[in-house]
Amino acid sequence: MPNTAHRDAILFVLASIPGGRVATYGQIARLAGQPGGARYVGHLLSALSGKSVLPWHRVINAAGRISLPKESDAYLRQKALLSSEGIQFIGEKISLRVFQWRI
DNA sequence: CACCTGACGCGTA
DNA sequence: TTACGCGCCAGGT
Repeated sequence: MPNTAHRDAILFVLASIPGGRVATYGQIARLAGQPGGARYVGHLLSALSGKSVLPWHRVINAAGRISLPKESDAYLRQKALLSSEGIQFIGEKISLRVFQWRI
């Protein structure tokens, strides 16, 4: 059962992702001290859905892709936001250079 | 309690 | 490279 501390830890890590960089759901969960909680991160993000100042768009899956339906508006918004931060796409995938950052 | 559903991850084929 | 299976976690029926 995640309490507010678990949630806050994840949101803190999310807020610490620098512009121009991205992190995966799994990385965020691990950095928040919750290995294996990748799905929980996604769950929180879907709840935030826009109305937050947090950089939700800097979160992608381990395959280097946006975890939203390719034809959805949300997908296009996220891709546009990432592009505006200088993140390069190779087709649907994001170049590996922007993965893995240090706290 | 039993199932089902997700913005997930990883090993295998 | 794509496709599955299985494990993972939280919430909703």
